[in-house]
Amino acid sequence: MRLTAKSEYGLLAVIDLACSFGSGPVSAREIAERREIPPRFLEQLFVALRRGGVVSAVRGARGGFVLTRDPAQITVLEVVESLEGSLETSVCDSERSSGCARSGACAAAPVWAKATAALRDVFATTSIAELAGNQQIMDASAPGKR
Amino acid sequence: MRLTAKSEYGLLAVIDLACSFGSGPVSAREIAERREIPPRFLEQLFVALRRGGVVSAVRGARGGFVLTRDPAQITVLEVVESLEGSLETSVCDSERSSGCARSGACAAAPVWAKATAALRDVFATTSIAELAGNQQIMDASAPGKR
DNA sequence: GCAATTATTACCGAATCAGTAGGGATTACG
DNA sequence: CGTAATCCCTACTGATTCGGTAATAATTGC
Repeated sequence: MRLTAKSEYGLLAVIDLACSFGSGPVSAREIAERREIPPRFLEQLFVALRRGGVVSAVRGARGGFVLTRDPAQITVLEVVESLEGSLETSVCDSERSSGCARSGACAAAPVWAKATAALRDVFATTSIAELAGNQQIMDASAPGKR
Repeated sequence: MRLTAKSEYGLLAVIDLACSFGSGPVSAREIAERREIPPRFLEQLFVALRRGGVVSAVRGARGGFVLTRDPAQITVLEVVESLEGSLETSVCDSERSSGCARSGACAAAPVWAKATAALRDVFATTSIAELAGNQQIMDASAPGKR
């Protein structure tokens, strides 16, 4: 299991898009400035998010990114898995050495499975809309740039 | 958040100790052979487990390691945190850049906090005794070396 | 004393992380 | 039509971590 800066930055970017949902595309550069994310790094994250079906891109001048669905229909799980890969295959790497090399006969397996399930549950039941709500409250009471 | 081979190997080793709980110390070499863990690597893990208060060492010939308490009183959380460090400080690394550099004002923070709490809960409510039960069933129905 | 065992420290190759860089393709706008 | 803005793709890089090895010292049972 790994949660890296990709998830952190990527989720913030998706939240930002949710705040502008319905107002046309937002450029990666704009989000990078507003959320203080390294711009070239963010570009890469958007590529992954597009491939994961979370955002779609509008190319050319005045282009940018748009969420593919209503923020309430997008879960944190989709964002995290687009950026980091599947959670299942990454706890205790049950994939890599073809099932811990103890495949099936690993006494610890049940607890790793429960851990993955718990994480998936948290991420799957949290929508982007929910987090965007937090963001708008914070943006309102901040030295706002928006 | 990170779960690496340390946790996998370390948990298996602690489970092995639980299976022999009450019969004196078990050497790292013996466990390494039985559970197919690289022996020198396992030695390092035992150092961390000792510092975490999970095992105590008996030095010298016929020495080895013993659980500090009854397996039912030791949780997976203790083992994992001894080996990987605190779970809290490792989801989205809320420690490193002094709180995401957005400290307090991070719209994504609640979901990371929930994720950590969910993981902690799974690990804190699973005892070593529970997993040792699995192990003994598997050892019984295997081409046993024990 | 000797053999078995843990303790400590250092080291190493490979992979991953967190970005950076350079160029190309596409499109709005004047 | 030209140009600037924007996304797209590939490659590169320095730092860190991972997974593990090695050498050596300290401790203890026999």
